[in-house]
Amino acid sequence: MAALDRSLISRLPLFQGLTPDEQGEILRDARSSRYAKETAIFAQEAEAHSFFVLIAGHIRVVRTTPDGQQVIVRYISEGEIFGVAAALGRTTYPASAVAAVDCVVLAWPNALWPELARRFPAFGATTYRTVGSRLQETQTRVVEMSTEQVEQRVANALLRLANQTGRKTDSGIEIDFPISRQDIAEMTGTTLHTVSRLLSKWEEKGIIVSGRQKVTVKDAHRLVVLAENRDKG
Amino acid sequence: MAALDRSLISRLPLFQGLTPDEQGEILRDARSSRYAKETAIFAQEAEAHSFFVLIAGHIRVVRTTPDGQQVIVRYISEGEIFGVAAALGRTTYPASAVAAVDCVVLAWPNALWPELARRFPAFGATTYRTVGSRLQETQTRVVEMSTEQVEQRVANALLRLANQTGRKTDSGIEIDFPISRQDIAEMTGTTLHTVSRLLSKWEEKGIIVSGRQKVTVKDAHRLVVLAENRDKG
DNA sequence: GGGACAATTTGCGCTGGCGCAAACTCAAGA
DNA sequence: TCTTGAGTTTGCGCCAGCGCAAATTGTCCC
Repeated sequence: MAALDRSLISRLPLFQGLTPDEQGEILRDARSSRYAKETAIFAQEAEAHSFFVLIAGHIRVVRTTPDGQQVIVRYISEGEIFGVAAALGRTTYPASAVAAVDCVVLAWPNALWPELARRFPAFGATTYRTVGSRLQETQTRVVEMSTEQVEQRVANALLRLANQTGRKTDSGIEIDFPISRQDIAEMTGTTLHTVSRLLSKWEEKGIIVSGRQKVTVKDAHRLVVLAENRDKG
Repeated sequence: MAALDRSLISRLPLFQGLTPDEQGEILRDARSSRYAKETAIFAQEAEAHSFFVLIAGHIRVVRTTPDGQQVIVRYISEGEIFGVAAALGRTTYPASAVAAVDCVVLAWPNALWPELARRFPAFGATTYRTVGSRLQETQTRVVEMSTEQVEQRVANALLRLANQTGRKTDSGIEIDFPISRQDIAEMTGTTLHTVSRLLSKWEEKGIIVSGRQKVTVKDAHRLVVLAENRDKG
């Protein structure tokens, strides 16, 4: 822990409402680790032993179907808590977590959750607030999958990525971790071919620029229009 | 409260791990009400004032899109807690709840949540366990929407309904509340026409029997096969 | 008992997007 | 510099499932 930047950590939303002393007490029980790009933090169906906070990097949460198809449930950004099976009374992880880039992660043993939640209600409340918004987001995604066309869903996905993990550059908002056409397809329930065709079309129109595992949104406004289009684009 | 059957209520999973005294204390703050078929318990986007337990009946949780399309998020069965916005730090309900049949419901003011959760940890834990399985279910639904064909999704939906709210009759497992083709379509992201065609086909094959707002599963096993079919049925 | 409406069924034509396949293009390592 | 392989692009054909429309059936209410 000593090696990590305490001031950075104490600024995380997760620790808001806690005194520096309390923060220290919570952090004392954490173990920090590094995960190289494309390695797993935990695997779907595995016995849940810990919960985590992402200190640096980006994490992909993935569900794999019995026949091997993958669906990206969400991306985790810096500062977010994840793998909170314990807080929700689960004994296994419902999905896998994979480092999208090299990552630094704090981990607490699940056994500590009840005590931490009891002694630091603000800590528990923040976690449950996060869970609440994830439940809502996931429901929104079901609604999108049910009612929107592929083009709208891909536009929405890019907008979300740009908002959550976008980095402003002089040519637009760049998604600041490597993301392939295949990844975008797995987020939106389509195929890499269809994503590729859409991105090509949008690039022609000047709405985005994209390269290998890279997308930059140049004209978010027109992307919003595409995402909202009731029927034909 | 006096009018309600206490022994029935104390058998609910939600109250497990609590002494009769504690149960009484929690119930003292509840208000019970009836909702006629097709009336709303709460509306999407409305200020969240209470959380609820369904004592009798069946409730449909629905999200409506800006352009008026509806998606059924889930059905609530007897004994389940719902509308728990408070426990998740939300101030509005993310969806509407509508009585699918005449219902009896207990309601607690949201303001009581923090105290109840603090004084009766088992109560809070059970609630969060429920939230956890709902998050997982919802994710499963995203995966299904992303990877399965309509036929498999409808088969899965019927199986789930049969398991959760099925009533055994001599002709099979009957879903014990009125459910239309349109409802099934809104649960599976398709149209009532397609649902109707599928049900007709399955009825011909003797897998189900169905009528107006009524479905009875006769051969769950063959339905499972349909639900699992990797590609063509 | 009969009218009126809501739910369901079914036919038909169309198309969004998938599956397959092949070509192309970077980026990194040898 | 050259090789290699992963990521991407693009053409082509097809079909699951939607949209529209019309007929039919069951239910509730008067």
